Amino acid sequence: MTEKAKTPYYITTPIYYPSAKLHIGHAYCTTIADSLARFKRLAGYDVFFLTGSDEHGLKIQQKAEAAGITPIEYVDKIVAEFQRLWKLLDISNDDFIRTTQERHQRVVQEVFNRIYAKGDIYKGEYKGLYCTPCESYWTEHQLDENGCCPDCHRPVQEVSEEAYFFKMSKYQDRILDYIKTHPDFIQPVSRRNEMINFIEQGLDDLCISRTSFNWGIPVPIDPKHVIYVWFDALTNYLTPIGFLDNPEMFKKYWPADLHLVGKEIVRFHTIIWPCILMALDLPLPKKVYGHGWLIVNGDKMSKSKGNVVDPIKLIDEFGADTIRYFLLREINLGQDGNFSRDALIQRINSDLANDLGNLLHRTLNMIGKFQDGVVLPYDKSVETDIDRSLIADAAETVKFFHENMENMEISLTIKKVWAFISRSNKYIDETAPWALAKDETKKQQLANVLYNLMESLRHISIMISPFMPQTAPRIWQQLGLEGQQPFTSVQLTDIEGENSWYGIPANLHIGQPEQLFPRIEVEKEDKAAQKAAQAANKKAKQEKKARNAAQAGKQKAADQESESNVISFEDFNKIQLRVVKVIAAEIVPNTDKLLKLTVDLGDEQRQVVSGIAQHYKPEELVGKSVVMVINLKPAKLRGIVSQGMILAAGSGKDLKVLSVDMPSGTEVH
RNA sequence: CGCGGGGUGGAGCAGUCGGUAGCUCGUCGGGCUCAUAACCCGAAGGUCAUAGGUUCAAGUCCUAUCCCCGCAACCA
Repeated sequence: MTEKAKTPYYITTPIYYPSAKLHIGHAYCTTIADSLARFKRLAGYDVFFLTGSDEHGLKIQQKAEAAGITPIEYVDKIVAEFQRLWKLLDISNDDFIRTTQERHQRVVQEVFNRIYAKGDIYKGEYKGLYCTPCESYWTEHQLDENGCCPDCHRPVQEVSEEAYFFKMSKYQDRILDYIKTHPDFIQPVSRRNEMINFIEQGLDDLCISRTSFNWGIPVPIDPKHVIYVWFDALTNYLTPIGFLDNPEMFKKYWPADLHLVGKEIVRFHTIIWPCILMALDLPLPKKVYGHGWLIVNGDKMSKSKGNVVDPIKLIDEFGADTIRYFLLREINLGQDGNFSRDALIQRINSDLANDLGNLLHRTLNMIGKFQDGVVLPYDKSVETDIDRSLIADAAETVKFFHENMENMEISLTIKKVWAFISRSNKYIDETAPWALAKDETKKQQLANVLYNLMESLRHISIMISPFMPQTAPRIWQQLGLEGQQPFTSVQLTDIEGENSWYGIPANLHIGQPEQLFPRIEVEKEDKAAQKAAQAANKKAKQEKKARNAAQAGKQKAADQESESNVISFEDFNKIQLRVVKVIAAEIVPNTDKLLKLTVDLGDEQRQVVSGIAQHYKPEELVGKSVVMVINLKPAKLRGIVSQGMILAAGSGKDLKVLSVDMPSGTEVH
């Protein structure tokens, strides 16, 4: 066979930051990239798939110091965990880049030198707000409500240090023009619009060096500076494909076909990174795709909320392929998606156990029972319309699979493949093999039906292989095909084209059947909990709807409605009311209704944001004793935390706060 | 008026160029017995957040409003 030069395909994930263990969101991103890489290989591309770790920066240095070890010891440990996770998840990356590797440091310094030589890097002054105890710079937005350090809540100072700057502003027009003339460059389109909007507000030059810490790659011409982490991190995409040492390889894979990134770092990849590349006179990546986030039970994942999902635990419990399947099928690539254990179990039971696993199992079982485990020869002369309709559906599914995977429509593709699985289950019902088996004259028809089911499963195993790389060969083996053709040599062309259907040889002996996915039995209590959760959800939604309706209809009906809303004494008792004294008040900038109040509860002080600025001047309130709900869930209003609610009477034009002449801290009931 | 995303049967979501509102799960009824209490068929259930507008026709386009969730230059 003459090996035709394959089309190269270079795909990357972000390199992850090893300040903590990876969570399910990282696994999501990498799984998507892996599925696309596997699909491309199946479709005959020469694929290079890269992931890695971004190991420099102040945060790492601090964490290592806190742990009493060196930064490299610290990241070595965590990065080993990254690699273990990718192995468990069957990630087929061709290389793993670590920014602490010597090969990468050389690239970063070379990039710096080239851009410096070109005159696009200059020395300047970096001005920022600095917290000395924390040794950290903060932006104005990051500061806490009092304008202090968000970590230690001590005052920050405005300081300036000497730093190197990259002339990003110089490339502003070019990058804007590029984005506008290349509609496919940034996807989905909503992100594209966001970026255009951002650039049109004007790009500042980018500060690309720091002297406040040393865990980083030194600036080659000025070693007391280290290179800013993003400048360091982005160039990772150049390192493993031979930017410095293998021009042939570099020519083959650059520009990258796809940078898959999270939506929060689209900006770095579509503005900063292209500007760096333009300064290097390199072509820009063909596509940057910003995927959405995983939301856990409706909440954003965060350490402080304690709802971070550990993928390793999930894999131990459910298996890598089921997790992969869930992530790829349940969540729409472009937008945020919900992850929940209940939904995961539901998917496993219905799609994997009931539909796919059971289809394989019942097919093999019938071949064992009716034909002693042998696939008998196919006879086209007795082929029925039902058979032909199944075969046509298979061809259509394969076509859809190919086209839509090229378009990154992973979820849509999986749905289509599962529709074919469902169609195959229906085929069994339509043909009723158990009835054919009872009739001696229908033997050939039975053989044909079972043959077609084998073919369905052969097609299915190939199509699910990018998503479930462990399950696909297991199916292959159970079908008895491994001896015929090793699964590792399977190509998409095996199920495409004219004669793709009758590919299974006659008299094939099937393999040993075993359950692919055992059903996960949900405990009764769990079911009850699930129902309760659903009910609670429903209630919340109804309340929301009611609220919406009331607001839409303004006050007209609201007054009458409220009389029928009786609450219990217990409900009332939940609300803790106290007399508090206002000790400070100020208008919240850029709002017309909000006042920020500091109040004294007797034993503590609180900050409250209240929407009464149209009725009271700040100075009118200071010194007043008012009634406040003290156990209301804190909320942020215009970025300011409000820890309570001041009671007031009236609405619209006429409003007065409840004022009482009692000492601070007095209970109200 | 800082930026963005979202609001669609009980739950989770899809809905492309405006053209009979779909999918999965759940619920109810039926069928089947090869199979992992599985599989197949059917039914009920929707004012598409609200109000206006454009149009022969609006979930989809326009305007306004309400609500939820993020981001704001070292969180995928």
